[in-house]
Amino acid sequence: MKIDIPQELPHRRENGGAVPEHSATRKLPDNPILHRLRSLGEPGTDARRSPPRAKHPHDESASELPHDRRRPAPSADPRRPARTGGSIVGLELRPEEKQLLREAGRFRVVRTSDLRETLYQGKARPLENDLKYLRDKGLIETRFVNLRRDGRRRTIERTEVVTLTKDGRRLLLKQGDLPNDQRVYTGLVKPREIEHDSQIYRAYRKESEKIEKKGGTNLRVKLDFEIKSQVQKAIYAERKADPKRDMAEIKEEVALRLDLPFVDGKIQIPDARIEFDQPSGVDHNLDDRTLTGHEDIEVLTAAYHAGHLRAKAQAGFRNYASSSDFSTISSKIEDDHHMMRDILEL
DNA sequence: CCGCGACGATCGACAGATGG
DNA sequence: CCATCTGTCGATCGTCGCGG
Repeated sequence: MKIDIPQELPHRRENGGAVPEHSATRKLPDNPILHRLRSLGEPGTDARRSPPRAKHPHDESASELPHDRRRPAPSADPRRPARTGGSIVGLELRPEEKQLLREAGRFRVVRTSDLRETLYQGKARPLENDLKYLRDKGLIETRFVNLRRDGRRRTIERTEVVTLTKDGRRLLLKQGDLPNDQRVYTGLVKPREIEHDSQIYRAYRKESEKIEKKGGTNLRVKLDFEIKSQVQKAIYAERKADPKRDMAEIKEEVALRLDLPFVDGKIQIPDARIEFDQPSGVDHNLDDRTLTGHEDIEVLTAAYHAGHLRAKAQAGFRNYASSSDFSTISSKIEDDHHMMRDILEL
């Protein structure tokens, strides 16, 4: 088994740098409500409908800010975005507000309490003001979710999370300040995993700090959604090219190509991958072709099985766990603590 | 052109089995 | 007897092709 890097596969360009086909995507499961309705058995509502105009994000960015800097009047119903066909481009946002949109879009779901610490120096009032403003403009949605009671019976805690709306994504793409290969997500998906997903942002903050300390710049983040997408696409392409080829072999090669761990016959997909530019001469997971490095992060929860944990450990991810799950996880791997000596606390 | 279904893959939840 | 581990199932994500 060896591993020579498969020579130039056409795809390598995609992850190398250029933008994946649709940087901002055409298929976001947009509306969580529709999603919910569908799972309730409502026929005819398809959560995967794609916004027709999202195909060429840069076309839209061509439109400059109108001279009219007046903010559009709020819609009558605050919960309903002012769908005044593009008037949103006229909105002028303060740096903090833009940053807030960026974080929500990049991570799909972020806890407002985390934003308060990372963007607002712990001050609740300014954050509340901005949230209200953005919500009134139909750019974001906030909602309270119940946290899974980890251990046994514990009081049920609720936390507020924020997500982007489709209008919010459009504005974000336009007023950019985002790397063009940075995907932006809208709406809440996988309600059961909100707690887990919202922790990814925390892990990212911790890890990005370390990366920047080592000189990494221009950090980008890829969520598991995007990585999974790349994997599926690559596998599909390989199968199509050679239908009789062994699946295991294909998977292994795809894993190698995307630089993802292959453990127990499975491609390990991290919760998120941080990509960054790097000064030459640093060790790290340096990509041979470009001066781009990446670090994969994983958020462990108490629900993980031992075998699962083992796979994650062998994968070489940067593993994080919340303090509440920390003890549970530690006990699970107590026997072979050699396998994961570094779980970082969230 | 758009929506639906086929397929593959992963993860969480649940239940039965196992060990101290 | 209780706590933990393992196996299976369902839900959800993603891809693509087909048909109205």
